[in-house]
Amino acid sequence: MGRPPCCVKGSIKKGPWTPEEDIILVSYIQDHGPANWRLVPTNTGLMRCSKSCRLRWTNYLRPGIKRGNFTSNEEEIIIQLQALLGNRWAAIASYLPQRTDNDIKNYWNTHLKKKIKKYQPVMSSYIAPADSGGSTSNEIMHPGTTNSHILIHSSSTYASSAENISRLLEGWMRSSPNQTLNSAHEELNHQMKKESVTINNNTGFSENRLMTDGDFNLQMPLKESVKEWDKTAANIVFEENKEFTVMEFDHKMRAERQSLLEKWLLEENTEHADAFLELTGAGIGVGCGSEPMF
DNA sequence: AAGATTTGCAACCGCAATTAA
DNA sequence: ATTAATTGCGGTTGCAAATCT
Repeated sequence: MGRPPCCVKGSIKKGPWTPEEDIILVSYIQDHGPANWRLVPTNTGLMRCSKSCRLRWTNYLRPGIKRGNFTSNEEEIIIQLQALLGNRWAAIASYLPQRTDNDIKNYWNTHLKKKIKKYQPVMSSYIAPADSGGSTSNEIMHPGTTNSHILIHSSSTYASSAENISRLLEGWMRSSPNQTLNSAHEELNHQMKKESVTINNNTGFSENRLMTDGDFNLQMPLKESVKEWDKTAANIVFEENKEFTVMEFDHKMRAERQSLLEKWLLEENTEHADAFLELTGAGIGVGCGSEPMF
C-alpha cells in the first residue's frame, strides 16, 4: 500500500493561496460539492494538488468558519478538552464547529500552552474535579444537542464562503496593495450573489441572511453528533437519536471521567498513581492515555 | 533607524484509516 | 480478501509581521 500520488502531474504551485484561486475553488465546489478532490485540480485548472485544495476548503473557505480571536469561553473548552482528550485536535474541533482543528492546534501551540504554563497553579483549580458536581460555567456540550442546551456561546455569525474570501482578500490587499484585484472583486461580488441564492435554495433561509449558530445546529444532525461523541470523547454511549439534557449529559460525562481515571489508576498505571494523586487538584488534568499533557 | 529575534499562522508532509474496485 | 485510491489527522516548517535591542 504505497503512498498515493496526491498531486496531478505537472508544475504544482505551493505557498499561499491567492484570492483568484480561492474564487475558482469556491465556485467549483458550489457547483459540484466538496467531494472527489482528485478531480478538482484537473477540472478547475488550479495548479494545486487535490490535498491542498481540500485543506484550503476545509480550513479557510467553507461556510461556517469563524476566525479571529478566541473567546475566553472557547479557551476554557479547549483547555478542558485538551486535558481530557490530549492533542486530538479534530475531536476537540468537533465541539467548536466554528473552528477548524488547524486553528485550534495553532491557538493551543501559540497561546494556550504558554498561558497554562504561566498560570499552572491557577489552572489546577480551573479545571473542576470530575466529581465536584457544581459549576455550570465550564460545562462542555457537544454541538448538535438541542439549541436550548448549547453551552458553547458565541455572539458571532457564521461566514459564507464568499465572506471568507472577502476577508482573505482584505488581508491580501493589505499585504500587497499594488496588486490589481479589481477582477477578483468583481468575481467576488458575483460569487456572493450566487451563494446567497444557493443558501436560499438549500435551506429556505431568506436571501442575504447570514447563518447563525442556530442555523448551523439545524444542519448538524443530532445523530451524527452523538456518533462522533461516541467515537472521540470517552466512549459514552447513548442510544442513537436519544434526546438528553445538559444535566444528564454532564452527569454521564463526569461519571465516565471518574471511571476512566479509576481504571487508569487502579489497573493500568498503578506505578503512576502517586504522581497522579499530586495532580488531583487538577481533576482531569491528564489525558486518558499515557501522552504527556504539555 | 536598522538589524536581530520572536511570534503567529498558513500550508505542507507523511502516516493511518477508510473506502472503492 | 486484497489492493489501490482517497480522505483525515497531527506534527512540523517556512515566512511575514511584530517586537525587541
